[in-house]
Amino acid sequence: MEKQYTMSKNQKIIFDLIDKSSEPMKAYSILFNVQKKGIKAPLQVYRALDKLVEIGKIHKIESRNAFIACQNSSCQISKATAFSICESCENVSEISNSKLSKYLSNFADESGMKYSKYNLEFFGLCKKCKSK
Amino acid sequence: MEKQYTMSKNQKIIFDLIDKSSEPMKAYSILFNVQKKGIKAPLQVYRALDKLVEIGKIHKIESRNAFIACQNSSCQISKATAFSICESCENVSEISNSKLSKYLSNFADESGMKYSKYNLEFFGLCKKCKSK
DNA sequence: TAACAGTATGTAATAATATAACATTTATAA
DNA sequence: TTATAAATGTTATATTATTACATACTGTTA
Ligand SMILES: [Zn+2]
Ligand SMILES: [Zn+2]
Ligand SMILES: [Zn+2]
Ligand SMILES: [Zn+2]
Repeated sequence: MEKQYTMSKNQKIIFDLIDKSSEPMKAYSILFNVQKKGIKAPLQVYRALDKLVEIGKIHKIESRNAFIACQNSSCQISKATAFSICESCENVSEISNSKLSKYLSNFADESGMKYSKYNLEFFGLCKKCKSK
Repeated sequence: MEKQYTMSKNQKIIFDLIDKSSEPMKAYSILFNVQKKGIKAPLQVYRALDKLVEIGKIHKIESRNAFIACQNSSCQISKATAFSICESCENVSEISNSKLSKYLSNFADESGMKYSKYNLEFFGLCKKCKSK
């Protein structure tokens, strides 16, 4: 039985907002949306985001400086993340493909470096945008 | 015979600086370093960086907001990039592994999305930092 | 050559993203 | 209970990136 992390008040507010969003959210847009709930300063947002990323409830889309909720319940600690990003509509979704994650988690080259984490972002056109 | 791109004055100054650097460089550090050469404003730096990224002479390390020169001469247009990043010393190097790039370039899943580009960042400890 | 289009430059102002520093409070556990 | 870690509140500031507008350079073609 694994002990499960309990989100704090601010973490919960911010997670719920991101989780309900259909698109990646940026920090200051989050801030704007939670001001009515008493979260007034950027730092409060960034602290919650940091923690949520750390525990794998959300992921940062590095190329967009934006955050999405983890779609992959097994991704408790986010050490292996992959996303597809539509360059037209900016839709982002988390890729959950066990072959891919196995391949990347086992990847090793001649550098002598042991990789403990990766982040992969694919870019292209989504189905919808392709057919336009 | 392929026509080769000729870098402009500012592009050349900034590329040379990044190319000589042993570590990824951030935009404002670049700005500081080229001020004696007459490049005085952030926008001049960002414009050159944008173009250099576009033509594949440099790459942006998204998780670090920093730029490195392409190590892989074949990477003329940067649509397939992979890096290893040491989380201790922040050393970054470009991975050039044909199996990996083939695997990722051909990756397709059920999403119906055609990927035209990817960026992969591996994290871990480099040889040197591991043995400390 | 002259006119044009495309690319690059210069400059100022400002927007967007993220962190430092410090004081206080709340939760967890020995 | 007392100590420790984690979270919060607040102000100020640092860092990263873009908008807007004016000008200049480069190569092409009428
Ligand atoms: Zn996930
Ligand atoms: Zn799309
Ligand atoms: Zn490259
Ligand atoms: Zn290292």
